[in-house]
Amino acid sequence: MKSGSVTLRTAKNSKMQYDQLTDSQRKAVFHVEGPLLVLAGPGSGKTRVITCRIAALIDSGVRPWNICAVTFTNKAAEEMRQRVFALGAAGGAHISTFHSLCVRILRRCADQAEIRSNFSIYDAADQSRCMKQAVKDCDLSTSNFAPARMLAAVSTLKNKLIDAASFQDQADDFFTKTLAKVYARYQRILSEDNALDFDDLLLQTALMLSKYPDLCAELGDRFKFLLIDEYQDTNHAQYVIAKYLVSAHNNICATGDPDQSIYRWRGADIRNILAFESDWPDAKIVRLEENFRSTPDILRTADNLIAHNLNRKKKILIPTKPAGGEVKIAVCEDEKKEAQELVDKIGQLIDRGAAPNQIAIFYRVNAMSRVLEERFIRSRIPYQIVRGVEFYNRKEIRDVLAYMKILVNPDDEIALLRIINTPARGIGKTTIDRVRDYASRSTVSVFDALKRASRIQSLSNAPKAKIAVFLDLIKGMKKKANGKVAPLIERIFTKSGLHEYFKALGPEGQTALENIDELINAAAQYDKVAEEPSLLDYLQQIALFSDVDAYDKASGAVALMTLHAAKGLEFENVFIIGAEEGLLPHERSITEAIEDLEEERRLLFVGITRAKLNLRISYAQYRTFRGQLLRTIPSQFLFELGIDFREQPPHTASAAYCPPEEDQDYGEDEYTTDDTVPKLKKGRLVRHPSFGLGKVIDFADMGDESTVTVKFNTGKTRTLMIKYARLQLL
DNA sequence: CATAGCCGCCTTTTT
DNA sequence: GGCGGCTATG
Repeated sequence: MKSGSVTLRTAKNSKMQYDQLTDSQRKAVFHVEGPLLVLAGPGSGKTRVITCRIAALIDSGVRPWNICAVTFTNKAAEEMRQRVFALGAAGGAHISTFHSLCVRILRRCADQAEIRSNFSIYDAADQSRCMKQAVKDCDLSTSNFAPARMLAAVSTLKNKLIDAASFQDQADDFFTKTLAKVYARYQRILSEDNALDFDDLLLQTALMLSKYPDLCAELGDRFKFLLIDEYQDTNHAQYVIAKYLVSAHNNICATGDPDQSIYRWRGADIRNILAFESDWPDAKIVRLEENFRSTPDILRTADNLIAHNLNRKKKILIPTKPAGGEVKIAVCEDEKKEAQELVDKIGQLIDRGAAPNQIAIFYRVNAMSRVLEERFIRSRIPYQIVRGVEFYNRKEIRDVLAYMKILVNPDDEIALLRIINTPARGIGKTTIDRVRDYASRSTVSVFDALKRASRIQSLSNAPKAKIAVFLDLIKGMKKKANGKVAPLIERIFTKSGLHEYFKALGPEGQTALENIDELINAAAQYDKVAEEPSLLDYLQQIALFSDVDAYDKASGAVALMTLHAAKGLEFENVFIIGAEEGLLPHERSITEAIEDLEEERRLLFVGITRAKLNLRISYAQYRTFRGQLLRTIPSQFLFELGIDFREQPPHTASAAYCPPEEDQDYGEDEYTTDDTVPKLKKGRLVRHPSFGLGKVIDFADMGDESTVTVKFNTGKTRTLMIKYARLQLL
C-alpha cells in the first residue's frame, strides 16, 4: 500500500462520498501509512472523515477484520457501524467504545491472568456500596471520608494507572496513607466479588498489555489500523492502551478537538492530543477548520467565547454556510417561566414548520430537566429526555439483572445481597449477617457460605431451610442458562417470584411489569444481533450501556439533555438554559485551578456549536435550589459572547423583588381514573407517562377491563389496560 | 422479620 | 427537594 493513494475498487456510493470530500478531508481519508492526527473543529465533518477512512481502507484491500475503531459512546459506535455499512463496506471491522474493546480483550485473555472471564462489571451504585464497605472495614467514619470522594480519588488514580500497591508506597501524609488503605481494601472487595469497575476495565487491560508481550503482538496483528474518535477525551490509561495496540505498526489515526475536551474531571488528559506529534514523531497532522454546520453568527459567538481560554492553541472556525438564523440571550424571571417560555417558543417553531427532532434543549445538570418536563407534559409537543440514569437503574430491572448476574458470577456479593430476599422469602437481616460473618471468618464467598448453611451454628433450622429453598431456586435457573437471553429473563422473572410480586401490587406494579417487558424486548434484540448470544456477554454489554446511547433522532421529538450528552450531535435550533454563575460555570468548578473553569467554558462552547441555525441562551433571575428560591447572577460567560444582552428588556436590576406568582392551577391532571374508563376511538392522540406520545390504533371495550392498542412515537406498539395505563387524552 | 416514617445529607457532568 | 439509612412498631 502506498501512502497517499488508494485504489477505489468497489462500492459506487462510497466513490460518491469520496468525491464530495474537501481537499483537507481527502488528505485525512487517504493517508494510509503511519500515525495520523486529524485536528478538527466542530461541524467539520469529522465523523464523515472517519467513516470514509474506514471505507477507503477496506476499498484499498485492508480486511475489515484488521480495522478497529473506538468511539466515545455506544450510540456513536452504532452510528458509525451503520454508516460504514451504508458505504458498501462489509461488516467485520471492530467498532465499539474503548471500554467495550477492553472487555473483549480481558475476557479473551482472562484465563492466563488473575481475572476470571465471568467477571461482573460494577456500576456507580455498586461501586459506592463497595466503597462504603471499604471505608467501614478500615474503621473510618463515612462522614470524614465520604465514599463519593474516596471513589473519585481512586478513579483518578486508576486512570493514571497507579494501582493500590504502588500508591501505598508513595503515600506520605495522613490523607494519602488513609486513602491508600481504603483503595487497597476497596480493590480487595472487588476481587473477592470477581468484579471490575469501569476504571478497572482500562487499568487491567493496560496491565495485561504490559505484562504479556505476546498478547500485545497478537492484538497488533489483529488490529492493523486503530482509529480513535474524540481523542481529546482519552485518559492516560487509554493512551497507554492505544500505544501498546499500535506498537507493532504505528497505524494510529486519532481525531479530536482540544476545545471540545469536557471530561477532564474523569481523567481525560488533554496533553494526549497536544503531545501527539512528539509521541509519534513521524505523525502527519491534518487540520479541518471549515465548518459546515453553523451560521457565521453562531460561529462568531462560539469563537468569542472560547478565545477567553488561555490554555489553548488558537484556531479559527471558517464558516461555509450563508448568514441567517438568530443568536439570542434571554432573561427570565425564574426557572418555571424559563421553561414555559421555552415551551411556547418551541411550539411556535413547530407551528412554523420546524421538525421537533431538529430542536434541542441543553442544560448543565440532569435535575434541570424536571421543570422542563412538567411544562412539556402539558404541551402537545413530543419530547424525549436523554438522561443519565433511567432504564437500567430501575428497581425491578436491577432485581432481574441481579439474578442473572448470580447465575454467571455467584461471587458477585452485591447482586446476591440484592436478591437473596427479593421478593421477601424470609431471609432477613439477622440471617444474612450471620452468613456473612461465617463467610468472612472462613474466607469463602457469601454464596459458598450459603451452600454450607447447614454447618453454620448460629443459624436455627427455619432460616437454614429457607436458604436451601433459595439455593434450589438458583440451581433451577442455572440449568437452562445457555444460549438466548430473552427467554431466560422471562423464566427468571417468573421463577424468582418477582412476576407474582409485582402482579400482586396491582396498578402500582403495572409499570414495573411493563418495564420488564421492555427489558425482554431489548434482550430479544440482543439475541438477534449478537454473533454468539450468551448471558455473560449480554450482562457485560448492558453494563456499558448508558442512556445517552438511547437518544433516538428518528423519534421525531424535541431532545432534552445535558451539555455533556450533546457532544457529537447537531440541531437546527438549540436552546441552552441556566446560564448562571454556580450552574454554568458550576460552583464545583470554581476552584484554584483555572483549568476547571476553562472546561466549563468549553462545555458551553460545545453546546453553542451544536446549533446549525438558531441559538437561544437563557438565564433566570431566580432559581429554586434544593427547595429554596435564590437570586442568581448571570454567567460570566454571557459577557464573553460578544452579544449586548443587557439591553434586552425587561431586565430591571433595581426592581423590588416580588416572588413569582404561584404555579398557576392547571387543573387536575387529565389522567383517567379507575372509575371513568373512557371510550377511546381509533386515531385518538394520547400520551403515556413513560412511552410518550402515541395514536390509538385499536380499542377493545370490556368495561372496566378495556384495553387499548397504541402506536407510540418511539415506533413501539403496545396494548395497555386503560385503567392502569394512566393515559392522557390530547 | 417486614414496614412505615423520619432524619440528615447532598460532587453536576459519564464509561 | 429527594434518596438512603436508621429506628420504632406491628
